[in-house]
Amino acid sequence: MPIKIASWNVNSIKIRAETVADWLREAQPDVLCLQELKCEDRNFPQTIFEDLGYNLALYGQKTYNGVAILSKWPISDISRGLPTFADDDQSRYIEAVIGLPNTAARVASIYLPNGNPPDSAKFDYKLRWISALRDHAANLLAYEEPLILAGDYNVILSEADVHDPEAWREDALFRIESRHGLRSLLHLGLRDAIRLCSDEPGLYTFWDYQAGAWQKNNGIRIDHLLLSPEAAGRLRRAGIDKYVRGREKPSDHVPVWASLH
DNA sequence: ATGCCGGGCGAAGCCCGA
Repeated sequence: MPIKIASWNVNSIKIRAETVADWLREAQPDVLCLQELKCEDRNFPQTIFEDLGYNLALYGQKTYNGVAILSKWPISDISRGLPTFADDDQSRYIEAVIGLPNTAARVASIYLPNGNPPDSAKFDYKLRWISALRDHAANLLAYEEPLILAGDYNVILSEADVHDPEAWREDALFRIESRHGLRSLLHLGLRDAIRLCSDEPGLYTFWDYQAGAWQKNNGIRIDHLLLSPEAAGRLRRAGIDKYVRGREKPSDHVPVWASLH
């Protein structure tokens, strides 16, 4: 059963609802993980997505953060927040089981903290959050089932994933502590879907609104789909829908997707 | 070049993102 799953930081779902709906009609993913809703659940523009045939699992928040899972297949076992991070007051993690015709896949939508500046409590929060995510991922991997951890990780894994590495060297997204944190998830056995399909440099998912970053292709790759071995074994293709960044009123991130059979 | 854009909140200007 082929399934296409995508992740997209939309930078406000209320502003971006029509943009997201347009892309859903074009790309036809079975599952879309959203981040940075900046919206409480009761204000989520749900009918526009329900009309396109999607079920919704929401974990919103006013002004900041907020994550969701949209699925054409039934959604069950929804859980909100990382169970390994007690008292997190930010909506950054939602997980659910997607019921496919002959199997099921566990999916999470993740909005990992930015962490800048790196000498602040925000960076400490980022590192603690990654550590909690790793602990939870280790627990989920014990189920030995198709698992997709999708989201905005706010971590650049390697120099191939950033246009100007020196400019980002001391940024919280590229600091070695952040990279080690995300690598620790890979060391559990999770695989980066894009890197299973391509080793070419310059594959980016984010371009800053400022300083002509898009026009100069001054981008970074920080949105990732991490797959359990059971999901990675079914991977057929993965890609980044870069063209979306060139449209009117774009998010600064673009969708990243993978198709599994 | 760490606020150049863009969004939220709320009704001007500040907070935040990456």
